[in-house]
Amino acid sequence: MSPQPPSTVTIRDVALAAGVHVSTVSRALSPDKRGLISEEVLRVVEEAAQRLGYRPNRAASALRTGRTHTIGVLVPDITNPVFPPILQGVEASAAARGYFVFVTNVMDPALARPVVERMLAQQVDGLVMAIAMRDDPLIDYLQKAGMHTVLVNRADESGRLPAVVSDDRLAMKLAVDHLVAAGHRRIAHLAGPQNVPTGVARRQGVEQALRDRGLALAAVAECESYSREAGRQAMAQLLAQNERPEAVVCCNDLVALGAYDLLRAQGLRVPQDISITGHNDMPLVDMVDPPLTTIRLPHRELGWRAAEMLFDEIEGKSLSASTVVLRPELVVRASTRRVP
Amino acid sequence: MSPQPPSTVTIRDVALAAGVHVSTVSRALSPDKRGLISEEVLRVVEEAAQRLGYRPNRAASALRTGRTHTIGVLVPDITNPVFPPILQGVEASAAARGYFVFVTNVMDPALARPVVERMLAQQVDGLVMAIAMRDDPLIDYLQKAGMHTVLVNRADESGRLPAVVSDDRLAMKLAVDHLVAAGHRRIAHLAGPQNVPTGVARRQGVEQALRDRGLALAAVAECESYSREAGRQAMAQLLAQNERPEAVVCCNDLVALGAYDLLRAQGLRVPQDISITGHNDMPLVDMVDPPLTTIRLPHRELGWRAAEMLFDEIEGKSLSASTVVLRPELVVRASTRRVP
DNA sequence: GTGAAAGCGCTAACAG
DNA sequence: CTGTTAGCGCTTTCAC
Repeated sequence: MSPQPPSTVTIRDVALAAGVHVSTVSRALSPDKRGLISEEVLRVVEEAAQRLGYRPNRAASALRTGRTHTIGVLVPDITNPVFPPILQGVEASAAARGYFVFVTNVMDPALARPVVERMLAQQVDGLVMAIAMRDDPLIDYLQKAGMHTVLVNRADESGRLPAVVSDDRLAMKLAVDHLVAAGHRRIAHLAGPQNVPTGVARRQGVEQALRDRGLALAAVAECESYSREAGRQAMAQLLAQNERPEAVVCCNDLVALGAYDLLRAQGLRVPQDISITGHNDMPLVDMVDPPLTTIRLPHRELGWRAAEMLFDEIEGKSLSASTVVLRPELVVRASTRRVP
Repeated sequence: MSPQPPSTVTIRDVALAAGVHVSTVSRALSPDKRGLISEEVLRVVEEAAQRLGYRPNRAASALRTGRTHTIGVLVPDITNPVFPPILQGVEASAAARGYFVFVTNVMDPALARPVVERMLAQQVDGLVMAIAMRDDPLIDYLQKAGMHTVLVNRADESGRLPAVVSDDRLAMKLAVDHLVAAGHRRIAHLAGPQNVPTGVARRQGVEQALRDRGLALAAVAECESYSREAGRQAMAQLLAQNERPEAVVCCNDLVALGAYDLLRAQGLRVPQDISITGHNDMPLVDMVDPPLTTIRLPHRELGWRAAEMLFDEIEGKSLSASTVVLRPELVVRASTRRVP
């Protein structure tokens, strides 16, 4: 018994069919107000709504209440495998709580502002942002606009907005400790873009972990983006510098794979000639040659938690923790060797 | 000079500031109606709107016009690397035309109906569906509901709805011809789920291509989903059947990788003991061991075209071609060998 | 070329 | 517990 698909049946039609006033229908169909309605009427209304295939018009209720039950998500690049699981987490939470999610790709940070403007016009109830830059003016803008926002993956260093992130410093410490324990000493870093919070946090994490072991960073090269091509280029730079490192901690998997590309082109073998670590444990890095030692993140949970925080805030349910830091873990595979 | 972020400035505020009536403001700010307004007034209104940071409330205009400038996209699983580029294409088109895109993961086909119901309630202007099943009743439902819909990736075999797809039969022909040209004769197929249009089309494509060469399908096993694990299981089944095939055409890359997994576990080498082909050319299959011979699809264009068709239909701009078929191409790598 | 007025469908006071 | 009333912000006749 599925309801009629077609037509536009409004609350008035239901009211007429049920022989009650529209406001009664509205109440009867509202989860928190249905307590005010008699059993009797409740039944009649629900039956009528069901029979007519009534679906409350969200645009109308949005206009009246100012709440659209929609949120926006801004990601830098959906094709980067880090984001789909985050999105999935966000969407799972949203679906469970009756929200829809606008997904937008913001490949160029300069385009973020217009996207946000459109989101505001669209009356979204909140935003999940995965594109924060360091000292991003967009964050001030969002706060002034009173838009509920939760950052994900990248936190704002000055803590202006709540965020759900992975512990980048710990991640790098895990990688460094693994390499040091395997006997490596000359350890270099392929750093992420230093205008992005994760880029600096990971670099600092590498440096700190090394210091803790009484070592210094052997060399470093900055990638201009978190991409395979950028990794290739940065690796070339690294190799052009003085002595070749024994191991390279990369800011992420794509960059590590770019390093693979360059090393192969130069006839160098991983891990015999050089050990490599990544970050993210994206799909298939267990199948590349050699399988990549990397850091696994709870991506889906990142998205889920960020969304939950956002909905709680939207619904005034709680003043949630300002920043949630999730724990990454090391996954040892075959791109790192133990020195004899 | 950026407009004020805060507050809720309405069309009335602009009208007041500009000293004109709200309807005049509405007209002045509407791209097609601004011709009706004098130069003079146009300037004044635009200046006022700019100064006050006016952003038309989409919920209000949606209620009035019935158009929300939003569409929904239904994908089976965002973490499947096929979909992000499709989504990106959809979103690029949407952004260019002033629409937002609701993205939903519909992992279980049984959940499609409720999602669609919510989309209808949300008043989306149209749908891009990547989750059509064979003889899907959802398609009838959408038509009866009068929802503008374009299918992508998977077409409806009875052509009830417009679709943008890749030529699955050609794709399989490319793979088969490549294997036959390389000297293979005993060719098997790891088929996709037969309740999904692509699953049957690809299987038929393999069979037809083989027939064209005067060969018969050596063996076939059906995967219960397009996943690595399903590929592993199906490959096990295939091997359990009589004589081992020389080559296996897989319904997609993930399945091919699952086949890799099983083969490796059994001590069989690709391509020395068996050649493997995939479909999709998803990221990183050029880096797995061995690099996968596969079929490349114009995924982004698939999404873009589907969205463009949808918007044209929504805006009554054209009665676009009912089905657009894009051309896949063969990418030869190292998972297929030439028999001596 | 511009103003006046009505109303999209719904919810939230306010009465009763 | 239920009905009445008003109005969210915008677009669109219909007048002038």
